[in-house]
Amino acid sequence: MVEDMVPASRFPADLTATTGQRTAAGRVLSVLDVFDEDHLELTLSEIGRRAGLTLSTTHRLVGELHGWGALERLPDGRYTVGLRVLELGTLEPQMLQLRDVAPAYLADLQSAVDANVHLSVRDGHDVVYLESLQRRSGAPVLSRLGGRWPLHATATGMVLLAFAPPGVVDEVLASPLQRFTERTVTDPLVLRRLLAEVRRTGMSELHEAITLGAFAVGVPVRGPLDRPMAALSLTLKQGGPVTAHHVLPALHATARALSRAVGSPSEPGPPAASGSHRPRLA
Amino acid sequence: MVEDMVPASRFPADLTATTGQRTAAGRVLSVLDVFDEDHLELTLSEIGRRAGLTLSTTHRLVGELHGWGALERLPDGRYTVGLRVLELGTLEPQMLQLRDVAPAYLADLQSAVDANVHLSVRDGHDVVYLESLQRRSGAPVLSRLGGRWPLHATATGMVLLAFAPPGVVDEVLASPLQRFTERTVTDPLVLRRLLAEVRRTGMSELHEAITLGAFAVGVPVRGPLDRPMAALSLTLKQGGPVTAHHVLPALHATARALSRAVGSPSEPGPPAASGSHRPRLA
DNA sequence: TCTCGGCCTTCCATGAGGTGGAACTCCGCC
DNA sequence: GGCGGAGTTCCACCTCATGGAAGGCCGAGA
Repeated sequence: MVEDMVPASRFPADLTATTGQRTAAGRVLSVLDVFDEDHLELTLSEIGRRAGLTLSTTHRLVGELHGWGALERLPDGRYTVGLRVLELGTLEPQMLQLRDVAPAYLADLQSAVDANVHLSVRDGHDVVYLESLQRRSGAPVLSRLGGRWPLHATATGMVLLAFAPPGVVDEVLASPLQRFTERTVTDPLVLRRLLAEVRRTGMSELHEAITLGAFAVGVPVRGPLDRPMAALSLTLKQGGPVTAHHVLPALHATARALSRAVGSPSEPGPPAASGSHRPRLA
Repeated sequence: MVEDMVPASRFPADLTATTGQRTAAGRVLSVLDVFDEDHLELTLSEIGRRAGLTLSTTHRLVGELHGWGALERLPDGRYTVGLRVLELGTLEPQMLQLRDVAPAYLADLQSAVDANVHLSVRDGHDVVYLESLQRRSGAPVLSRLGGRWPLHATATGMVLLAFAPPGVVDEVLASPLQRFTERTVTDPLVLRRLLAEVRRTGMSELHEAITLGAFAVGVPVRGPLDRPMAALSLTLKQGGPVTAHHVLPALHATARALSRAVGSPSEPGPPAASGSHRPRLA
């Protein structure tokens, strides 16, 4: 299916050398780079080919990565990403701050409005899902925890872009903007207008930008500095009985609850102990 | 607080050289190793000191890792783990298979019995949480997504150990077994008896093994080969009105539902399309 | 204002150690 | 039995990672 939608590299193409080839560290990273959604399990030779390394080098690097726990070895000898990477990834600070408090709120939201729920942050020119809840009934939406999507094509992305530093907006709008459906907005001028609209209304609304038959509504989640640090969105069936107006109150309420839990000053009174940002112990 | 409970290295101490020192790849990994729950944000110099590298080497390696996205740079110049690592970690196959289907079931379970819910898999001699839901009211329990704990001290760990290859059991019982409370069982002979009990009854029950005032009940989640691939547990207040007997039916039901969703043969009829193991698109 | 210390960055000569070709084994398949 | 592909080990060459040194920056303290 859609192959190239996940950007291969988050940096200008000609800088690929930075990570790809020359250096030893680059070679290590290129081994890790080899794994993606469509290549979850690879043989040693496949890793070597995809990473552009000789077999003996691959053998040694993969051995070290396996020893460390970055790669797992399956019974059939193939390699996959190891749990050690997942473990390390959960140390990502935004993850830590939101992940412990978010699930309960998101579950509430989902049970209130039967829709897909996404919690995302911005990473460079992409949006990354911290949490995504699929609705149990009805049509699922294309997404995945940790999944990476262009900012301009997602409701959360547009919210995060609207409140991002101006430099980021310029960079994103100057770069080639991927089109997913005929309704994906890729015109920089139109996007600028939409972003201003998002800033004015405090919400974003995208129709069939990635998936035909679905539309999404997004709102910001504000952090301790009152700056939008994440975004929350609902994805609903296009043309169905439920419109943005129906879900906006619940969406806003959940976003505010999350903001409060994370310690946003504009949402009065953090609920629990304020010192540590992760709940501990009994 | 408890510092050394997360094992520094998952491999014999004298093999630290494998990852720690000599090789270039080892140096890269040692930089990543520097981050843990108590060291989420570090300066370049701190990274260098903790990794045992000179500043110039650290500078170059951190620069490459940052360029790749493995490390993030905060406004104040310090470094943290980057979202790219989280993204990569979610490719871990067990993660992928369970994470998309699990949340809904776990949320149901949690709303049925107001307790902490954990979904874990075994990684070497440890248990790693794939998913953990904190109960909203009442005493939380010490845990974290991606958190790593000894097998013998957790309910899910005991289930996973009980159904692990005999070699693993021998290794674990031969290694030093960490004690968290006076009720943590660390006697290999007693543990062997308990493991047999777990195999016989299909459930584990641990009382105050890590946290005083809490007990946990665990059951296996079976995968496509009908082999336990994960474990599900509930953590409850010790001495409270709710005992293991009260929650076992719900716990078993959820575990079976998960097994079915993942395609266990003993649970009839997978619910959806069986080909791909991750739900896609609308 | 000047000094000191800590942190970050850049540069470069040296030699440690990463690299990749070759040789070998172990499959499964024709 | 022969063949092709995958994985593993070994080793001589020479790349390229290393770490010392030097310089810039900032904040604290005198």
